[in-house]
Amino acid sequence: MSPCQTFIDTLRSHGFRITPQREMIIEAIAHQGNHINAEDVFTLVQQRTQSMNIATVYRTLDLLVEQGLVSRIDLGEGRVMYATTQHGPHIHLVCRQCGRIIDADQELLSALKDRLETEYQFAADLQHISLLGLCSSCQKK
Amino acid sequence: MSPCQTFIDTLRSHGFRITPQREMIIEAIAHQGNHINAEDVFTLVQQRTQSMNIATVYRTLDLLVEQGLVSRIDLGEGRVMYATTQHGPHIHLVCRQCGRIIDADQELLSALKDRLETEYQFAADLQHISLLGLCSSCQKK
DNA sequence: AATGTTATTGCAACTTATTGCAATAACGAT
DNA sequence: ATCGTTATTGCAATAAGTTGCAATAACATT
Repeated sequence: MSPCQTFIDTLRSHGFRITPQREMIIEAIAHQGNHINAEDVFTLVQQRTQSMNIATVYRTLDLLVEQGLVSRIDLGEGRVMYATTQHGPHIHLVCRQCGRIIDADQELLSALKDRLETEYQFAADLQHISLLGLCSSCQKK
Repeated sequence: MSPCQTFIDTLRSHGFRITPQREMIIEAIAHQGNHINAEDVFTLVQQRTQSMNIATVYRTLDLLVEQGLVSRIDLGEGRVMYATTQHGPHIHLVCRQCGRIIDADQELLSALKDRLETEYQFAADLQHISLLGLCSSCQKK
């Protein structure tokens, strides 16, 4: 089943209505594959129709996150991205210089997660965290 | 030497001018001891004088961060805090429920930092990172 | 101490995300 | 297929941070 259909079915089964606006936003984020921000979702959808408002984009993304279909990835510095949850958990390495985002393996965090639980009784949500730094090419410059 | 004096000397030696506004902002952040956000710096200083503008607070904080005197701590979700760099590097455990911030030992990250360097050639800036999750008391509820 | 240079401030305009509310339209019931 | 309920949208107002620019004032020079 197409991921779009899954999204639509989930929303409908939870009593939400399916509007053309929501369908188009879902398509944009699902087909994008990678991370995408709200502004780009808006731009993508606007190429297909005038009937789209930036407020609707934000509200729909909020809804999708709430329903667990999409992850909100806060890169810090005001940058927020979205990706389908199927995209899988991982660490985002954000280059402070060039803005490049490298996906690193989530497994790197398992030791940290364990220690946070035992030493601080803190249940860290490490599904999608982001770390600022310098990528290899920017280090050379 | 008082931390305020250090800040002032550093700015002056780099050719920046010392204004009453800057002095008051520096005092506010240095005496606060812990993290503080821009809005609270503004409120604190306004109790002493009318001659303060929120734009000046933001610009001065930017300057202090640029000069390495203050760390900007991006807690995600639009929350940004500031602390003197003397406050020392550490991890911020931010409770998603109650907003409490727990300071965890920076040492927890050393293994992660090493692996990011060797496996991804990424020089992560882990001076002040923040992790979202649930604190012990909110887990019980 | 007075003066000139120019960094800094305050104001207002702007940007980006959020919210209240009336108009619209999705969808279950008839 | 039509109708009524009410979730959703679009618009305009709002909130929070940023920026351009003219007025101000810090500080080096005399």
